[in-house]
Amino acid sequence: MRKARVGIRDIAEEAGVSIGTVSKILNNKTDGVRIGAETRERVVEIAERLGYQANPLASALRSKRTGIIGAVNRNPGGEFMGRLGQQVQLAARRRDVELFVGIMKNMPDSVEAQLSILQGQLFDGFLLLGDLPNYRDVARKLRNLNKPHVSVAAGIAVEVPMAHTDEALGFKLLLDYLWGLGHRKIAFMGSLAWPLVRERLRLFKEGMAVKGLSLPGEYIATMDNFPYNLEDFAASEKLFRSTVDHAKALLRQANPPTAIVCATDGFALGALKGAAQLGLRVPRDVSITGFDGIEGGFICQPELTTIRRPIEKVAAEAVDLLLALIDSPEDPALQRRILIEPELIVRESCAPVLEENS
Amino acid sequence: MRKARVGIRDIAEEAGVSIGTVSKILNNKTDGVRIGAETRERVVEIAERLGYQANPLASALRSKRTGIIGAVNRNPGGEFMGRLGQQVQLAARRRDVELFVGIMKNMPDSVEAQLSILQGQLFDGFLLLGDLPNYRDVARKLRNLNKPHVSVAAGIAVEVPMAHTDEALGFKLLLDYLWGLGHRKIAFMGSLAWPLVRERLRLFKEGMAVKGLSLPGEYIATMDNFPYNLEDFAASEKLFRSTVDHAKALLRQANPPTAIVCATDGFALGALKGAAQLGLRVPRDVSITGFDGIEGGFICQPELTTIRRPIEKVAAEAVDLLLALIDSPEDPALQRRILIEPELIVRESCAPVLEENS
DNA sequence: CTGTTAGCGCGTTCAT
DNA sequence: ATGAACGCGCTAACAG
Repeated sequence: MRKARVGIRDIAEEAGVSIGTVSKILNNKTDGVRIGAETRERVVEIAERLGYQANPLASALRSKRTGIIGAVNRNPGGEFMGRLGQQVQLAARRRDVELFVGIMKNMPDSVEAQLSILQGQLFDGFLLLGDLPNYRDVARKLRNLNKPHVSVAAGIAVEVPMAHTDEALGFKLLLDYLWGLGHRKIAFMGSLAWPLVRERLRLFKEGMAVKGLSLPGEYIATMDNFPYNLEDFAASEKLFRSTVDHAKALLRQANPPTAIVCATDGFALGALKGAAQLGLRVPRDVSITGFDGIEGGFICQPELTTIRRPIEKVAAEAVDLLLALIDSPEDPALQRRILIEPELIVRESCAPVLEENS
Repeated sequence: MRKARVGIRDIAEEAGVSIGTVSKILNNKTDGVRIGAETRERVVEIAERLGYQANPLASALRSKRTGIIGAVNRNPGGEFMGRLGQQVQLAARRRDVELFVGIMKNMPDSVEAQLSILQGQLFDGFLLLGDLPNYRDVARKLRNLNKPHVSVAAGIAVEVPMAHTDEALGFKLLLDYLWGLGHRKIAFMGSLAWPLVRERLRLFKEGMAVKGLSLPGEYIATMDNFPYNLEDFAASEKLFRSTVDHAKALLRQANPPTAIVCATDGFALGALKGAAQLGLRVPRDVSITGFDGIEGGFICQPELTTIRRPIEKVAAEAVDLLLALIDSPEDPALQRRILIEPELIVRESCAPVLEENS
């Protein structure tokens, strides 16, 4: 027979005060009322001695606050998205708030069913991690529930509030670098099934236009018939193999590009292998760039020159913003768009263009 | 002015029945009492029409059940652990239960502070993902709270209940394969800071002994002065670089091994690069094996021959077991150890040993 | 400064 | 077969 959980009234009785007083003390209520220092100490001491643990369910039911924030991750198993999830958790922990991440399928089965995660009163607010295909439904739902949310690393197209990398700057950094290396024939590769990639393609095109570089259709390789989501290694492998093939097709053209800008590091890794399979040497024969800054970028050979998204900063800003929103949901100043500067990481996959290829 | 959330009493009023009846109907209570079919239908219809959503906080407070399970992940950003987290979420979703994953730091700051995740009554049970350094404290705590837990992919050393890969079988598969290729001089590499790696080293030694192969100390490369946890890319990169160096040291010996069995795919990726930096060709000059079956294994060149842990199966079994435990916490039959068979994936990193090296 | 009261929204006895 | 009343454990408002 186990002893029942010790509750607020046990400690009230033990201390000879009322439960209301105990509640105030344990919650550090300082507004309006004040508690005698010695009473406070005694209560705190007794609470510790009895091993009191507030029942968060009961507190939340009453106060409409759980003190927990939720995050929705479409693809927690992906290298980038996995790290992003980890970083928001670490950021939350540094602020002493609990953060749990749930998964959201992105296949368009009943949107309602997908939203069950959000339904409960379990979370005070949400972080929406990465591209969510049904982003608008989710955002609307959350607004109806009066639960604030912040989109994180989800492209510029989402509404405020959001925290993201300044990807336009990223492409500028990248194209300036390639330009300086002498590259003029630059291709792009990625799957347009990702909204983020669509946006990056747009940014890439804009960057090319600014430099006055032409971009023939044969220099844009997209693989769009792949599921938006990779639920396991097998799906992931299929996409990778396809990426390799697309890279090869790109490089086997009569007038091949001297550089391939890949929409993500993942695609760049495929391009690296594709080039190798054709007997091409990177970066001597072709330069390849990534985008994101995942670990795969320094594991591969040659190591990848890429744009790193500073996810620690993005995550920290997003958590701070959400916390502020939970406190002041109506503050218009918080409806903002946070853009963090990315960083060019020069490693081994780019080189000056050779005379014979130019 | 927003309409208040629709509650159980709104629908009772609308249907002209009492809230008790509504509760029974919506919870499909069939024990003892029965409800008239037409009453039931009417109530259900009204509930749907009004868009009724039970307040999970209130239900849970009363019933002591949230219907949600929690998972604790030490390293959700790692490639393997990230996928594991994803797989348990998918498995839970298939069973229509919500699963949220929280992070647990593994540095020995106050154990109590780390356990806050577990404190609440928010979860009906827990999945403990991977090696937790303070596993015993966590398990004990959960037992005191009467919350069942299942350890997942955490090594054979943890107590029941647990679900894991049969790693002894994995090493047998691996060593049989290498033996068949003619390898007799086999080295091991990994960081003993991971409990899992310590166990794998033991398994490796046993497997070598069974084959009557000698294992000189110079054939065991360990890097133990690295943090148990990798919180970001930078830490991860440091460990990777160190792995590369250790592999090179291993291969530069006077009498180098013909094969290196790496404790995880991550170490094998480092070995691959180390060999390449020495001008060695894999698998011609040295064979390298991994363990886990992460995506990095087919992205690298040459692709990695490895033992795949079938995490989908491990995850599904773990979720089923936990769900059963939540229903029957005292059932001794559920205090079990589930071992799933791993699979040898032959790719490109192993070859028959050359005469000149044997 | 502290105690009392009234719920939060639901599930579950009982009694009918 | 259904309804009334109570309580889960706590916080908030107000009274003292």
